[in-house]
Amino acid sequence: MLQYQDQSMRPLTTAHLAQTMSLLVLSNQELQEKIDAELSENPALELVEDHSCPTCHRQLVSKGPCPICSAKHEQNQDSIVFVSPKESLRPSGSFNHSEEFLDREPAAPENLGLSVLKQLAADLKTDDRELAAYILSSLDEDGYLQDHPALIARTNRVPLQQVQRVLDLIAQVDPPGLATMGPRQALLAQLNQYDQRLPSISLAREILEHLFKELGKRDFDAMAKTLDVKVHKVRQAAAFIHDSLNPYPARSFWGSGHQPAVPDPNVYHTPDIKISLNLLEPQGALLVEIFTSHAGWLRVNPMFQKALATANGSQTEAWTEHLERASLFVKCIQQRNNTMRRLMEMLVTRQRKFILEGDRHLSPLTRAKIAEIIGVHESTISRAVAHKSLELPGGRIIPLSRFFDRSLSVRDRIKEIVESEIRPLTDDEISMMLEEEGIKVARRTVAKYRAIEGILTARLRKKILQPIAVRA
DNA sequence: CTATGGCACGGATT
DNA sequence: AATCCGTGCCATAG
Repeated sequence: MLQYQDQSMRPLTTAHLAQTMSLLVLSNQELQEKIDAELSENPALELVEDHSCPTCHRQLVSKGPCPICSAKHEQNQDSIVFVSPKESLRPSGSFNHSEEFLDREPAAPENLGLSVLKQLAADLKTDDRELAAYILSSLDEDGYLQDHPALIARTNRVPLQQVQRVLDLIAQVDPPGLATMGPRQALLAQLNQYDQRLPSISLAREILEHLFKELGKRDFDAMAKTLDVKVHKVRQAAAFIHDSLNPYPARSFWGSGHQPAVPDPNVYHTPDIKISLNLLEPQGALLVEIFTSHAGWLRVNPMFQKALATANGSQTEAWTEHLERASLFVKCIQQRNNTMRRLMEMLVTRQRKFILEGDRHLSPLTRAKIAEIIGVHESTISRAVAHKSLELPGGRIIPLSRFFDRSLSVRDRIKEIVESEIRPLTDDEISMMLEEEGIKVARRTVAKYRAIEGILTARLRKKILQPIAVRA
């Protein structure tokens, strides 16, 4: 589905236009499903095998030297856009080529289990201790429980109830959320350590329980809608989950960095797009991969076309329709890819600082502006931006719409001010500080930003300085 | 009395 | 046309 050489892709018919639009809003995951559906019901459509670079396995949009495998792919000054093959949608372990550029988190040292046991010693009877030791030793690298509790109960010949009790205990102790069934449960267990009566906590719980997928997609608007809550409340809860809880209990305990270098795509959703830095040449072009799930390109099956000539009466009609449908579909996909590509090139060149240096450097840029430059209708850009997630070089996954968050840089600055403050500053003071830096924001607005970032008010900040203590 | 959050209005963006 | 965003005003918690 990747031929970009073809420049004659103007939306000629309204059908074409309509379908292109409907494809554009889809996330890559959804697009893949759509393609699969189309492939299976339309024999005129064909998926041609991979034409990607034999070295780096990336299907290329353009030609020129590839910075990674130095094959010939085209590169514009600031961006190179690739479309990755199948592997890219699988969990991180199968990022074959790019993997060597990522620093993996070191595996958790073995003594994690010991440390936990020590903490539990007081609360455990001797036979519980044995069970705890067994459980701890069977955890995987991330601190998750591999086996079902019932299975553990059986192998140790103890009642399920006892297993459950020990598990609950373990989950409370220092790396909180340890020995749970997965990221979601780990987060929930950690949530238990906070004051359940706070509305923001119960909101966070609700999100984790019912809207985990949506959280991964960072689709705050949808979440707010289904929960019937204000969006900023949801953001606040999400920010809280992100900052104060850790989906990888084992890593939080030993991890030097806060952000895992290799985010688990099952937790925070596989991104649709990934931007990475060529480490060999940090000043050079940014690498943009627009993931697809098919290693190859889509086209109208030429055999089918030939066969049409030999078709008999009743077949001809149906087959012709298939052909037209297939060719339309291919055109639409091309159109979609083309738009996405141009959009990303735009973003990468205009927002390079933001991508590399963080939220504060996001410069104001509206969808309308991009639409104007690229020469498409602004609703096209809106659709292109919607429902897409993007992985930054640092490993952070953000919604593509973040690029158009007008207040992001100011919020980031506020966050920094609060972090480095000596004494809790009031919103008014923060507002004035910002004004000295040339950022004009009303006091009321500072308050709103604080809320979005999940920062407590000045008064509360004074009291709660250290993280919530773990109960013994 | 001061700092903050809620509501609502108008202008910009999508 | 619908939605988002910054802001002012006002009630109220601290």
